[in-house]
Amino acid sequence: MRIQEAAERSQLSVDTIRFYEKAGMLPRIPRDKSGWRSFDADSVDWLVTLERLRSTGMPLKEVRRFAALVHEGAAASPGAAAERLEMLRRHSKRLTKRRDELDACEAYLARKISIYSNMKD
Amino acid sequence: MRIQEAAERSQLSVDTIRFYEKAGMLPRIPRDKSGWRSFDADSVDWLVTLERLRSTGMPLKEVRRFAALVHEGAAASPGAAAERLEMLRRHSKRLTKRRDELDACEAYLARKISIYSNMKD
DNA sequence: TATTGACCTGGAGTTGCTCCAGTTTGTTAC
DNA sequence: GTAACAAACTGGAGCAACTCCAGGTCAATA
Repeated sequence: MRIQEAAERSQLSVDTIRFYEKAGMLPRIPRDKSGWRSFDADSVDWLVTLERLRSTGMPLKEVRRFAALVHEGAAASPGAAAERLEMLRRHSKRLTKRRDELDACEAYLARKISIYSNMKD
Repeated sequence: MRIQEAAERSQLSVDTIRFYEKAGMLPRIPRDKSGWRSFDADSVDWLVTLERLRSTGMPLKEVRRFAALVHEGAAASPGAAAERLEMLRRHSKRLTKRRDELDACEAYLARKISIYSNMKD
């Protein structure tokens, strides 16, 4: 499939996908005879993964490292699997922090919304 | 109190606080005789609010508008209270979206972590 | 009074996109 | 077959939201 469809399926923008490719976060994306990127199911799955990691705050640098570990083969370097696991665990902690921020803000909003709602007199 | 203490209490950085002031997101912060910013309990409360809104993704532009509504007096413009309420509701929806992203990522991480954990053979 | 540290300002640098101009290629309509 | 329009390409500028730095003032301590 072409870039637009990949964008729709991954919830990323076309520009973002091209940017990620330039930034070395994608596996090699082949081109068709006229030079257009051609995405298969696997590369779209990877885009979905990227969207998840990024939208929850994993820094690009880290995503890039993770991509390298995933795509340049686990076999390539010993300890790659361990590092990948550690990165996932680290990100998991970030999620916890984000959830706390969400909870704090939600409590704040609920309080304020109820105050302001009762203020419309 | 001085800027560093305000930073510690609000979880913002000193630089970010100065940036927010320049960006018109703070109420007027008075200076002491030697030109240093002097924060009171109220301004720290506001910094805490800013930290909550920003860390959960309210855009600066919107925060600035919210700050204006809160600090330039509700009495100033009629409908200010209504607008404030609407902004809080809009942000509340953003929180829902963010929570969904968090959930999706958490599921992904849990799956991968369990796979990779069982892979250390 | 000399040093150390917190503060100041203005401005440059960074991250992570997003948009734009100019060009080529695919598709549909005549 | 060609005109017109959409979708793709590249390189680079622009933008949001910080973050860092240089160069200088002020103050607490020894």
